[in-house]
Amino acid sequence: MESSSTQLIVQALTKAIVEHRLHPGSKLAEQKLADHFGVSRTLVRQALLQLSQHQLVRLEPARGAFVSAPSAVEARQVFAVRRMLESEMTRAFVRQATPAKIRALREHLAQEKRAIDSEDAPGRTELLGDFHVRLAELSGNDVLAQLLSQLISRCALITLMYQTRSAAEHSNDEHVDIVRALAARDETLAVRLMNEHLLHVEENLAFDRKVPSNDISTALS
Amino acid sequence: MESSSTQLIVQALTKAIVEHRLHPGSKLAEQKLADHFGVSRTLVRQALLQLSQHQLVRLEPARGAFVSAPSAVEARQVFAVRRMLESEMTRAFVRQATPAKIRALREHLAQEKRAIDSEDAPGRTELLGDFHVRLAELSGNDVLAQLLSQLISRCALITLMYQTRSAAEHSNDEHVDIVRALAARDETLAVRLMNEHLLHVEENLAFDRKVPSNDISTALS
DNA sequence: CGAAACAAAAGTGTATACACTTTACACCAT
DNA sequence: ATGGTGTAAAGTGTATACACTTTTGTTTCG
Repeated sequence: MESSSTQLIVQALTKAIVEHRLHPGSKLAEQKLADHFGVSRTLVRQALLQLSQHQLVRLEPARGAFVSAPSAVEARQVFAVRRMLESEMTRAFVRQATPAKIRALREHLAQEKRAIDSEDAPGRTELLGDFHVRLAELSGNDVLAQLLSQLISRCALITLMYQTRSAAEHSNDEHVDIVRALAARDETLAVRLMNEHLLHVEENLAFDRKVPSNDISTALS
Repeated sequence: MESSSTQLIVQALTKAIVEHRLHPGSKLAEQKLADHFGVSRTLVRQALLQLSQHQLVRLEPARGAFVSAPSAVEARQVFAVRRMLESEMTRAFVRQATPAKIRALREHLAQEKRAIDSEDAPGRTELLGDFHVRLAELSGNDVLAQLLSQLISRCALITLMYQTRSAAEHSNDEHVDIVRALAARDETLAVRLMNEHLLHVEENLAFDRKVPSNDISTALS
């Protein structure tokens, strides 16, 4: 059971949603998606069902699928959970940090910097989120990494709209500071910096923004 | 989109898996399930897809669905994540505890006790897990509650096999202690007790147990 | 004009059909 | 007996069909 066709659709839609090519509230009509991907509605439905479990899509009975528009309350709750997980994750990382792991993180920071310098907005948002996923992976807990990966997708859906270039640079700076603390194996400092970082990101949210609906075909072209 | 037929199947299978009426490794043939629930394979597939996302079921391409048999490593990782979330959750709860919330928890403890006294093994396992979900709900973070609910299902799949009556009583005792600390608004103590409680549960795992496969129709009867 | 009522179009929900893969088993050769 | 081979049965993966619901647009009446 389970092909990778479905998975490809999930990934394509996730990317489109997280990068805001598909705006919150947009209708995701099954047949249109099926035509676009060249498959039957069956596979599209499977993908939408999965996305709804990731909270990127909302399913309304007999009405269809829509890109989620997380409420302010929900957004804050997601960030609260991230802080719980990531502060402990940071602690765990410090305790089993190795030079190789630190090097991997530094490599990632360089990537972030390149994306920011080249004005690559979608790429930079993805990489800024990936920093946290990478940290989770390197902390050696796959379950944590997978969970965090989903939470971060939700956050991207929440935040991308508001992340200006300067905010991105700020995030990158904070990532640099965190890695420095990790390299110094300063547990207390690293944990504190991570918490503050997440609070800063959360502070940048402006929940009263309007979100225009968008057409599927243009968004996925 | 999305009916509740599918949801009913998900719940029925979740219950059967978590209560070990369907043993880890058992094959879940689509047509057999479809016949049993009186629906088409379509709905069964949707349910299995969902269960696979909850990690209660493993899907092997072109081979079918099987009840998950989490590895020892995975089990420990799940518990590690639970400790991360639940220690912070406990802290959050204390900070906004009210008499009504404490009363709700005490009520739950009484239910646990009844289930244990009446030798109701499935019920008691469910309630022992629900204690943690209830706490999450009362802490006011729905995102956390939902996440924890899934993690706890995974834990149930992992642990139920080994939870003797005495272990259950032990868990119940620890729950009582935790609630006492919560009622006293002793944050430090409550967090410590919660952490120790989760460690105790994890310690009771015996990963070398054999798990016989089981038939679907007998398990769901 | 504006609102209610109806009809057509579009879209979702479930079942079924069919191609393709895996599994089971009998048959043959060694 | 044993091991390999081929064929039939069973099972999964995807597409399609069809009933039912929602949406949309039009007509009619106030």
